[in-house]
Amino acid sequence: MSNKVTITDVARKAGVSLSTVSNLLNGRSKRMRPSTEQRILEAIEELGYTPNQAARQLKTGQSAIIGLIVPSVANPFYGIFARHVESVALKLGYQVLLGNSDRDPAREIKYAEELWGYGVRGLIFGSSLFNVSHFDNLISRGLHVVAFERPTQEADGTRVDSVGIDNHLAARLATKHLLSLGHKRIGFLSGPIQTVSRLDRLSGYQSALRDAGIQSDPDLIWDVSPSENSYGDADAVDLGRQGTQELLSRLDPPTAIFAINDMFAFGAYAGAKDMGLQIPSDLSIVGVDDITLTEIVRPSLTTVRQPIEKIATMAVNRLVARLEGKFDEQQDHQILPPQLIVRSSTTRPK
Amino acid sequence: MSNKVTITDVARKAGVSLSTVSNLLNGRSKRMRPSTEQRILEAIEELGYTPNQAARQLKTGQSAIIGLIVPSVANPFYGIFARHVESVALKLGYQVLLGNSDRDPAREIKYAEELWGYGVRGLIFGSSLFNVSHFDNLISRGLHVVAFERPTQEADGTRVDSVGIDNHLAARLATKHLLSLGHKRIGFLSGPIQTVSRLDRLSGYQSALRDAGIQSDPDLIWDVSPSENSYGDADAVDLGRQGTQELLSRLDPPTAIFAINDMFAFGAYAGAKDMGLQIPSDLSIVGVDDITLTEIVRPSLTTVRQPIEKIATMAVNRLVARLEGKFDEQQDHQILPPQLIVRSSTTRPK
DNA sequence: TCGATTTGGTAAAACGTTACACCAAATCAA
DNA sequence: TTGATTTGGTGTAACGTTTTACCAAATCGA
Repeated sequence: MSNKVTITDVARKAGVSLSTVSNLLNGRSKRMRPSTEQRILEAIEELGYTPNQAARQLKTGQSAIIGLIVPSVANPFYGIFARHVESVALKLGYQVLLGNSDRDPAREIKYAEELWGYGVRGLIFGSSLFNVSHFDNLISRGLHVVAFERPTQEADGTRVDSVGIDNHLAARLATKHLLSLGHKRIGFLSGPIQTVSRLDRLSGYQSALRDAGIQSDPDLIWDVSPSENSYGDADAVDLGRQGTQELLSRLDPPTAIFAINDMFAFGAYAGAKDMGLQIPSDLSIVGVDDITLTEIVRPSLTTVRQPIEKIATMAVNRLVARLEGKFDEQQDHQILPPQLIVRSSTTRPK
Repeated sequence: MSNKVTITDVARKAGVSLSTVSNLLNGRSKRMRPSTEQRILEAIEELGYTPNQAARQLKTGQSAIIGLIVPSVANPFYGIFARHVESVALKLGYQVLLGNSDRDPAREIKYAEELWGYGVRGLIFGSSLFNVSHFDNLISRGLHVVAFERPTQEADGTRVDSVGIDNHLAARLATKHLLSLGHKRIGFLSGPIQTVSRLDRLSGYQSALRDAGIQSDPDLIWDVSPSENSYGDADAVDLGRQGTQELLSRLDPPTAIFAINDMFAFGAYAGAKDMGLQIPSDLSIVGVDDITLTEIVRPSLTTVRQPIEKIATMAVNRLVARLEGKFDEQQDHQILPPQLIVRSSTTRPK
């Protein structure tokens, strides 16, 4: 078995030109005798020929790879998301090149440019920073972008699609659930807040409080500055723990906490235990995402579900439709409803 | 800004031939005037040139991509591992193409062949199936493989390197810890057992029992057949829960459980609670991996730590050394010691 | 029968880069 | 001064594929 089997080898074996082999491989076999087609297919199988993607890419200018940039697959939410993206993409004939950015714009653009060099012309992107102008150059060259963690912003121009949940509503659902249980002192626990999705969640939290005639109290809001370009995606549990300890050490501590995502909520579990409190009897906790383990931890976590698989599926389908020229409409913006999942981490305050 | 900037554009702008630009880019600039080098670097920056990787790959026969095949990044162990692999690989100038295989050999070989088509010549591989002969064809063509979840097997031939922990010892540590607490009825909880690492762990469990003069009881061992080529990597928590319920429903149930990994252990937590038992007072539980959350769940999980970051680093370094011809020795096999981490999920039996 | 159309192919240029062979001019050493 | 060596480049073939233009033979229709 030779190291290299090229289209020329196949052609020679089948007794046709290499153009004929290429025609068969690329859907131009209408003008081909069945016997010719058969000979070629047999030669392909016998020789174990697979096309050299680099040669394809060089000629066509693009490759069957899409890029996926997430903050960190070490966070289960993104690991699960990446898994679904890959699954859908493979069914559509695309490989996925994954990048972990920790929401650092410099890393994001470096990835995007490297991916461009590999012929990647479509990118699924989830960091929810405000400004994606670092992608403008690549977008103007033809890069297609689908953002999944934040709705498209005005500043994005007309060339970024998005799929995601209504983060404002997610936070409203969580906060209203706590209010309906009778909580008046509701903490908001977050990592660095300067991302679109997190600010939308803060806004939803505050709007639900306002609706209930409660003034938002800064002492009930915990977030930290980004440290070394880290938004807390890789150390969410530790941050959640620390933030909960600090909230509970304040003068008029919360009786409930809305955590920015499930990993922060798990950290809140630990923080509360560290402070000698029981969940939910002393402190109710709500998260966002509904990742694996929310049902298993004790008490099981009340959370707001993101339909991860559906978001991934929609993002991939949108991107591939753009790449294959099957979707030429203006910027597309799909918002899915979040869903409150009440489990055992919330109860009435004492 | 034009869509395409090629080496020819850079050469024209710098007033040199394209060979000169290539020489600079590829470390052959000894014979170059500093002023020529400067002109070229300025042209590269002004034009925003990045090399077309497909063209490079076509000419060189390889690309700066390594493949990583794991069962599923939806499982945090592999998500964390993938994250570390990427981090190290990027520092060495390589991108990572990730594939999720669910340990299905057909999927594994399909991935490997597709990766080959993208110029991937090195693969980090973690599924711990016995037989990797499906890679033989690619290996004989020059593919380098580093396995990270199982030691190299006889049948692998001489061309598969490996990095990982001593799984036999990991299980011995866990089981001896439980024995030292006084447990005599120790369950073994696993998904489908026909992988090298899982059988090694079973063997370690059984050997520790033998050392303590205890006969291994089949009624204390729970595993299931692979279903639809699934080894339980994506649904470990559910399987762990189910398996624990079944073990606890038997005639002479265990007072302690050694779970094949932490996700199964978390499932065991749920299963025990389902059966009305308290952990650890009614049932002690030990896992393997020490993933994120083992310290946070309550009770915090006693587990056997895999040094994930170190394994990832060693695997990448070995693979890159092979790819760059800096390591020509025979098959390399690095075993790292596991470490027992005692937390709160284990105590003496009632 | 003859011109138009269809069938079933083929040849060749191009994609962007690498690396080898080569060259002219300058420098060095005898 | 002459031959050898070094410097600082350059030209070009090749990588494997795609796609376009083209062609000869067969078929069709008047």
